[in-house]
Amino acid sequence: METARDDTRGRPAAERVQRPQARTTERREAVLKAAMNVFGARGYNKGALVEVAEQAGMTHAGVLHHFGSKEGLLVAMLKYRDGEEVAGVPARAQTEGPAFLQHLVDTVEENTHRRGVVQAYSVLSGESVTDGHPAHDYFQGRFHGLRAKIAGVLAEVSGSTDEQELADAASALIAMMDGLQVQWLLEPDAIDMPRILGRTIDELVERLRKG
Amino acid sequence: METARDDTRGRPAAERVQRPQARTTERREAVLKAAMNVFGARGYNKGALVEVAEQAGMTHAGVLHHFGSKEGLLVAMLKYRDGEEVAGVPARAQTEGPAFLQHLVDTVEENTHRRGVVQAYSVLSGESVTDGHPAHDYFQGRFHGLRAKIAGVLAEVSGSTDEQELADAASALIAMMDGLQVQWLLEPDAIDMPRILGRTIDELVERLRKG
DNA sequence: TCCAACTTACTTACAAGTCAGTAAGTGTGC
DNA sequence: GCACACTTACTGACTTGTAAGTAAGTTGGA
Repeated sequence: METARDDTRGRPAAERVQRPQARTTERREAVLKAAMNVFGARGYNKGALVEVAEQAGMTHAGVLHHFGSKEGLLVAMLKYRDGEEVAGVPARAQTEGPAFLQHLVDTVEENTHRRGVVQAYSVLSGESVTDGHPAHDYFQGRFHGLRAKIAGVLAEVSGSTDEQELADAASALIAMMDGLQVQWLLEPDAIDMPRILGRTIDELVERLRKG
Repeated sequence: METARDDTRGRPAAERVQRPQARTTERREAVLKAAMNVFGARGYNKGALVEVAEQAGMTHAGVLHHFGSKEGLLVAMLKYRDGEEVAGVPARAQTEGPAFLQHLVDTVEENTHRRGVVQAYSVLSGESVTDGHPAHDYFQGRFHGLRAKIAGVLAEVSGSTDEQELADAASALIAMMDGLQVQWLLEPDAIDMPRILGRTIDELVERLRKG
């Protein structure tokens, strides 16, 4: 028992919280939400820990106590965001078939009321292609997984077995959703994201059925 | 004649170069190319003037002499990039009808051999949605213009007169191109940009013809 | 044609600020 | 009583931007 506790010696609290106190989880959540705001509004590079800390009601050293480093905070935030989505609506990975495609449109519709979330996603995915960016692996994995998932659903819905065409269609669909977000952020009135996405999905499925 | 020269008094060299010396243009170009590299690799916020200057063979103060501020450099770089494109291939604004759609596919094909350019575009367009980003206006204008241009060409090619559908199709096409670039940068072997774009355009035109 | 007056294109040095991260200490809940 | 959840205080690395100086280039006029 003593030995089990021993291996926390010298470790930063961020690495693994062994015996968190009662309100620790909600304090960490406050920080993660603040990070969404700040990194969303300013990007990861320009977003300062001091501002994150301020919004969470502590000092920047307090934030580092929880997450070890700025990079650690970003990674935790990205994971938290995924978990939150899953909690909010039926988990993505569990939705199947046509329902999943509808789920995509619903999510996009919801996003038009959550500008901050969209902005954070757009800024960070753009930044993630820079050299050694801490979110690089996250977005690489995300795209990879999402592509496989969508290709699978499209196969199921359309009956197509053309692997390459399915993969291309999945990539194109994801690309369109992401690209529309940037245009929408810059000129909200000019872009109706759910309408465009919905129509594109319909056409896509119809085309795959025929081919 | 004296009065015409007089109004340069006290102005920073960056604001307007009145009587540039022989090699000034090529020195400025060297800086702009360096800026493409640095801002492309690290983003605008993390990209430092010192590194840009180093690559152009001068000090960071020399860069500021030419462009006044870091922001000024970015804006100049974006304009320079547009001009370069126009010089390289038949100017976008002058290409008409179906040729323009082929031109889009050609450009995307070329881009697969110019990773740096694509990376700079992706990073900066992502960053541009943050609060008060100096490239905000540039990208807003770019999307606005490109949307109008593509919608016009699609109308011409397909014979459709449904303004909303044409605008939506244009937005979707641009979104797809931009989104594919990010995915391609993260996983080049998984994404064949020209193939996906070419196929999408074909389907799009066919659909607009019918509708 | 040559020269003085001026501008351009930089450099070096510095100012002023911001930032992430660390070390050491404090109080509080378990 | 001790680990946890912080704070305060500080460091050092980087930032952009400015000021002042210098060498080279340009131009108008004698």
